[in-house]
This record gives sequence, structure tokens and C-alpha cells, in this order.
Amino acid sequence: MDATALSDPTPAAARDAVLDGLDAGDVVCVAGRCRVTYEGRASSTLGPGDRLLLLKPDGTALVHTAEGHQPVNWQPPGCDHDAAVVDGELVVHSSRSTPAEELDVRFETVAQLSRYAVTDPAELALEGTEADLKRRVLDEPALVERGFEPRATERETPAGAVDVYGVDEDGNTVVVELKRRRVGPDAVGQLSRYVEALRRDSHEATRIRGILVAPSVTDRARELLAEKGLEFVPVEPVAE
Amino acid sequence: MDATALSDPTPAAARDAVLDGLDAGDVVCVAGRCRVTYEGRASSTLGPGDRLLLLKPDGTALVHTAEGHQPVNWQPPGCDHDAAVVDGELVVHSSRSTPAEELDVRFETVAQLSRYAVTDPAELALEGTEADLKRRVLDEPALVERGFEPRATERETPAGAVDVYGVDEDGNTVVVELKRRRVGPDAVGQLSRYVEALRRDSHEATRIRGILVAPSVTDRARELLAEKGLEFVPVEPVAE
DNA sequence: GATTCTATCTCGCTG
DNA sequence: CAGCGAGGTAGAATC
Repeated sequence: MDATALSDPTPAAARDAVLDGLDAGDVVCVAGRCRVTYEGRASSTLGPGDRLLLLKPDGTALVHTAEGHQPVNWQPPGCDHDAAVVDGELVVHSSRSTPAEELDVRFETVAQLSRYAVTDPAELALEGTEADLKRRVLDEPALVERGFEPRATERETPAGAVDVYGVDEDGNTVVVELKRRRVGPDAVGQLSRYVEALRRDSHEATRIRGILVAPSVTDRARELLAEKGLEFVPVEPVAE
Repeated sequence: MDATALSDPTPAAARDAVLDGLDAGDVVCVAGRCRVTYEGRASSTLGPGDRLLLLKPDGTALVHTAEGHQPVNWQPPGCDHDAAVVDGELVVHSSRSTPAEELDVRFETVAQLSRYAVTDPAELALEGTEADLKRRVLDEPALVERGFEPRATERETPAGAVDVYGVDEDGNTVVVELKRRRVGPDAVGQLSRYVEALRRDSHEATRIRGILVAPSVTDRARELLAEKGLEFVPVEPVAE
């Protein structure tokens, strides 16, 4: 991987390095004292301070401070980056349409400007997702309940797609909502919406059960389940 | 802002720079070819590729590729970072408990190692949030409906806290759920939970209305509102 | 620490 | 393109 760094570049040298770097498909990192303004879905201003600005070749911009996982300001992938010297200061501008959003980072001083030729052929292999939980349940439906027979996944209802749709031992319809982690009231609402939608579209006689499958539930979620006549079955996303 | 960069440091020099940097409270950026493993709430592996590793003094770790807003791997603030040379390679390890999570970044090569003395006294001033929408509605309740009188915010119900609670012209109870942007079915479910909870806890005679206040709604959300007998009033989070 | 909910959520998928 | 739901969501407020 190629990497270059300029220390205390002039605003013009910084501008050129930013433009050349983005042109070459590099990731560019600008470190220095700056002010930031954002206008789009919301709007924000950020007074002077030391930060890192990461500009990616896919149009992402990230302004990071010394704290937190999240950037203090950013632009999503797909934006157009530009750099210029305005009033003797490096100004990086990033914008997109739909929705219209603009980010301006104005540097009082640039302490360092780095370029990185970042190429990454590898793909992240992630385990323990909801997809893994679904696979587990389909492989071994008895995890939900003895006699449970899955009939479809992502079955459409007027309220959205049901994770796993099937029938129980007695022939009742079963709607399963999967969650990879401990669930709160929102998941109960989701399951409830699916069950109600199916009940509206079915014969009076048909019994439709709703089962939330997750590692655990909060107290309030459990209360909501009880109120709605829904069930909970504890299952981990991956076997222990 | 102080910034230093080492080009193609030896693993030992890189390790020392990482440890010294973190010790000094700097943000450390390691650029190079690496592999990443994560184990915690889920687990993941990432094969060799060029990436940037940002280590923050608050215990945050971010692994960024050339694409995307999100880091491909990370650790949240509060983790303990460590660096060592293992089998001739720089290995950065970051871990925390509750939940137990570990991240390992093993560098085949380190192209550049930078340290940044990042100090940021400024606070982000953000506008257009749900808090702004709430302020707007409380300042001018007629935005919801002529005669609407807010009586409480964050009023507790068995199903959670209601954004704005009040009464209408006719003395009916009104539950308002605020959303800063266009809403889908989830917000309807949320409002519905609050309304149902209040109905259960109130006299038969009391009429309880649920009003979703947001810039707009999706079609499915509108259908759900109709089914539940809930209402929608369009309001922007900030005046146009 | 656990729970609940917001977020410029982001991301991926589907129509 | 919009809508819908997952996410190692993170972050904040509250209990």
C-alpha cells in the first residue's frame, strides 16, 4: 500500500494534494484546525477545533474528533468532493442531490495531509446475524416448537414480509418474527402488525399464532406479548 | 495541532508509536495491509487488504476501507487498546467487557503511522431534530390542530413515554407522536401502542386520539393509521 | 447496568 | 427511485 504525508502544507499544496489524491482514487486524510457547516436533512455548525477529515474515493466524507465511534459530521457515499483555497484557507466541499446536502470543512491550519492507496479485495465474513438465526430455525424447526413446519420465508402480508411463516402441529398458522438479540417493544409491535394483517385477510375460524424468536425479551416487551396474545421462544442466533 | 508521521516503520517502531501515542492522548492512525478478527455480540473475520485503523484516546477503534460511511470493523468507546509485535507483525488488540468483545488487527505491513494531538473544544450545533419539532409544536399547538392544548411531554404509559400528551377542543385526550422525517409503519406501531395502553387504563367513556406529527407518511403507514383509527398531521421539524 | 428511543442513522434489498 | 427492515447499529436520557 502506497502512502504519502505532507507536514504543514500550504493551503495551495493541500488543495492540490486533495484533488490529486481523490483523482487517483486514494483515501485522503486532512488533519488540522477547522470549522464545519452542514446543511441538508438537518443542519449544523461546528466551531473551530482540531479534527481529522477523511475523504474516500467513493464520495464519503468523515469528520472525526478524538471521541466517539461516530463522525461529528459526514457525507454519505456518492457525494462529489471538491477542494479550493478561499481567503487563504483550504476549504473542502462535499455535496449531493436527493436529498440535497452540503458539507463544508474550512481549515485554519493543516497540520498534515496524507494520501493512502487503499485497495481491499476481502469481504467481511460476519456470523451471528438474523440470517444465521433463520437458517438455524429452518434447519431445526423444533427449536421453535415440536411439530412446527415452516412453509415460507419472507411471506408478504399487507403489513410487510413475515420472517418465517408456517403451521403448527394442530394446523394453525404460525407467524415467526426473528431477532438476533434481546428484543424490546418495537419487535412486538412488528410481529403484532403481521399477525393482525393476516387475521384481517383470513377466515374467522383460522387461528393465527405469532411467535417472537429471540435470545430474550425485556419486561415491557413480555407484557406487550401477553396483552396481544403473542408468544416468545428463546433461541440464540448461533448454537452455544 | 501537532501531527507526526512515520513512513514504513518497523513493526517494533510502529508498536512503540501506537503505545506512546495512545499514552499521550493522541489519535493514532495506522495504514497498511492487515487482517481483522472480531468476536463479541457477533463474530467476524476479514482477510488481507489495505485499510486504515484509527485509534482514539477514548478507547474507540475504527477500521476503514476505501468505501462506505461505516467502518468495516470497530470497537466502541471505552475499550482498552494494546499493541504488540507478534511473529514479526504489528498486532493491535482492543477489548472490553459487558459485553465481552475483542478486536484484533494484524498488520502484514505498515505503510504509515501517524499521531495527531486532536483537541476539540467546540460542540456541534444541530438543527432540525425531533427536539426542534417538539419545541415548535409546544410553541404553536395549533400546528397540530386548532384548540389543541399540550398538558405534558414524555408522559409515561405502560407502553412507554408519549412525546406530547394533551387535550383537544372537545376535551378528548390526545397522544402525539413526533417524527422529524417521513415515517413508515414502525412509527404507527409505536403511536398505536401508546394509545392502546392509555385506553386500557382509562374509562370506557374517555375518547383517546392518536396523532402522528411528521413531515409525511408512506402509503403503508397511512393504511395502518386508517386501520387503527389514528390521525396524521404534516409538520416540518423547522419552519420553512 | 438495563431499558427505551432517536438518528443528517447506514446499509442492503426489493419493487 | 422510494420503501422497508436489519444492524456487532451508536448515542442519550432515564431509571
